[in-house]
Amino acid sequence: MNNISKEDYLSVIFKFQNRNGEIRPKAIAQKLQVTQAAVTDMLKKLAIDNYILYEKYKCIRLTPSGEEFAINMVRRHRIWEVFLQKVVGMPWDKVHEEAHKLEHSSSDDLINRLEVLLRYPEFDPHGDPIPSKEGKIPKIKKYLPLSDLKEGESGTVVRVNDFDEQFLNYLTELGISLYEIILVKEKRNFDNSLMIQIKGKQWNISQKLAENIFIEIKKVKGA
Amino acid sequence: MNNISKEDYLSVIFKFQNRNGEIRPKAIAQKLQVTQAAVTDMLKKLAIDNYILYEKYKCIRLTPSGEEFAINMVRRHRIWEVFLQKVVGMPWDKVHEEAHKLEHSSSDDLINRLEVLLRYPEFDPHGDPIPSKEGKIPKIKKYLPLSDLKEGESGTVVRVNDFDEQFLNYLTELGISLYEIILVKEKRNFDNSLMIQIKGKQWNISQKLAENIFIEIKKVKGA
DNA sequence: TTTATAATTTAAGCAGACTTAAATAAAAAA
DNA sequence: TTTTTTATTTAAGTCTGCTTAAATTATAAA
Repeated sequence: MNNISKEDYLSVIFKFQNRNGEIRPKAIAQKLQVTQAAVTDMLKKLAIDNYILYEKYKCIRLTPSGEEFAINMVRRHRIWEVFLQKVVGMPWDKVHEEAHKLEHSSSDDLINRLEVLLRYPEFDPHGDPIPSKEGKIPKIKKYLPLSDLKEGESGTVVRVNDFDEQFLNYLTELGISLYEIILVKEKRNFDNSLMIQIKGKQWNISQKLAENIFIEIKKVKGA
Repeated sequence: MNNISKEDYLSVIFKFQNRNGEIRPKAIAQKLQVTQAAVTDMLKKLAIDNYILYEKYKCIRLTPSGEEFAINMVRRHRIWEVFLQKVVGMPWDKVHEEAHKLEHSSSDDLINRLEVLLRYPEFDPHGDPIPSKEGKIPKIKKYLPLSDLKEGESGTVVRVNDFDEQFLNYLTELGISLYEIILVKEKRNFDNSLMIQIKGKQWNISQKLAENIFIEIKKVKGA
């Protein structure tokens, strides 16, 4: 009856697979905060359901039907996120967690109706693309982690990682949100921390933080 | 972690308790479509959690904390129903089932925000009152089942039972919805079926159907 | 009051999704 | 290549919410 766990496993596999479509069991365990034994257990079941290809000690990959399933879960999640931000006015940093609960408890019909209500949004509040009903995923613009920018470069925030509420909260404090323009004033080599400018204010941020903010570069000073 | 079952049990106990606040285990089993053994099992757990008063072979009743919990579940359910109908435009007969899933997966914060968005609705699409954040339940107008009306009597639909999708679907076909006016043209004694008039059309309906529609009487012919 | 019927509980067991601890395989380091 | 470390799997067991079947208690009928 209850598919919540399977849904979560498939979402995580989809979201964190590498460019070759593969993922290690350990990564799944870390993302879901369960033991590796639990993962092994579930992987066997998912393989029986024909959602994944599974061979002992090998990397996991989704079957076409597993991918379809996972993409639909991602779609649900992101449509709920847009809804929660745009219609309900829920703050940025709360949206992910709430959507995570709702994604397991809504019919496809409801999701499709929300999509219409929201006028077919292409990206969620963190800049992640929303798959269409048919499973097509909007192309996202090329972007770099903010940590890759050099001194003097600037660009637009097009995506941020969404898995940490505290992180998003901190971004809000700094005034960093989607489509804001950030300029790298200084970059310190010894710890890779950055001095950035946003909305006329300057902030010092760690490399760690900068790695989770993604930028579309607009212009390069002196290039 | 997962409270879905407990939430369902408490909701059912609240919704189907009699005027004295009591309910039999068997009724719970029927409403939830589980065996009575499962109910006994859960009742013990609910008693340990101090949500109900439970003595073997006796009627069940909610404790104050159980009632508070249950009222909050009812609130969630009904706010979702209003939302699904008013904002999403989901048809009457689909709303109950969808809300039933969502009620278990939303934070109080989200429910409160939806309530504001909907401008503090007092009744759900089936005419059931929506408890406030503080647990206060709006007074509902006095009403009778349509089956109690006599020939020539008419009144306004103020509530319908919401637990059967087919039933609601049928009401839609007949043009029966909240706040419509129904006139009883004829009542046949042998099967208690009724000939009713609504929106200028006449329909013959069974007693069973009429028992699930609730009417606030407007005027009595010849009284 | 006794008997029959219905409601409730107990007992045993199952399935799902976990856990810990031990065993095994693969990858990395020496 | 051998050793060490890390990843993965297996085994055994837990907890929750159910099930069926049997036993018990309460209620209604005779």
